[in-house]
Amino acid sequence: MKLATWNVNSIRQRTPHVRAWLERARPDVLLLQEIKCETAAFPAEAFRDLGYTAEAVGQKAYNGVAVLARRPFAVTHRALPGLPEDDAQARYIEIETDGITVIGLYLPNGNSGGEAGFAYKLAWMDLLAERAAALLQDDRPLAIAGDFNVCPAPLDAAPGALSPTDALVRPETRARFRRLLWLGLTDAVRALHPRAPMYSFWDYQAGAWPRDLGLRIDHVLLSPDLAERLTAATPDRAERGREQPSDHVPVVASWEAG
DNA sequence: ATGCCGGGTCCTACCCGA
Repeated sequence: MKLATWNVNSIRQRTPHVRAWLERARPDVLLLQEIKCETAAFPAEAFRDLGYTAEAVGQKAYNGVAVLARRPFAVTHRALPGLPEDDAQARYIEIETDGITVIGLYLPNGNSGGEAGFAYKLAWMDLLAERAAALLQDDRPLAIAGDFNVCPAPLDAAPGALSPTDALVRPETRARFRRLLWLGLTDAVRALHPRAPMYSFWDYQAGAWPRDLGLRIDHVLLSPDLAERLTAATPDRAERGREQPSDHVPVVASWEAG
């Protein structure tokens, strides 16, 4: 099983990049974030000839997530369970495929909207932990992947790339990410690469890419049964060097069949 | 230096990202 997650920063701008990457990498499942289009406008047909079917959860202009998969899958949730019914932010999709539950998410950044915006991020993370705990009660393997907007530890942010008060590194944010790990989930990239930065994002500004001032904020978390079979987990840095790239690169995790 | 770039949209100056 090869699972990938990629914040594409507008699927309409990045459809050729995604197509080319799918042809090269051939993941079984690709989770997309920041599609920045409404659900009905997602260009599902652009990936069909490559063997992928698509489901999107979108909204106008902001956020938006999607799943591309080569095998049949069923969408089980189109919003994070526990959020208010009137929360219209498109940040969550949950599917079942091949006996595995897969969550694709775009976690709130938490830097806009002042303390209320940060509180929304923390509340979202609390609900995610509740959902993860509930799913881990089942025997079904679980993968949670996406743009978490969290640098879990100092190694995950280039020195000077962020203020210590940034929502991506604040202690309250990191504590909630650790809670996910303490539930029994494994951070796939960090598990296989304990010492290297393994950035997944470089800002468009200030020469962040040529200076390698990156962040590791896109993650794949695996339940114990999947983590035991993990064979590879890495960001695909080459994507950041292409023409008109997203500011994020795909993060890919592979494990052996159970 | 919260602007530098690059998406988006009430079409064009402004919001948002991280």
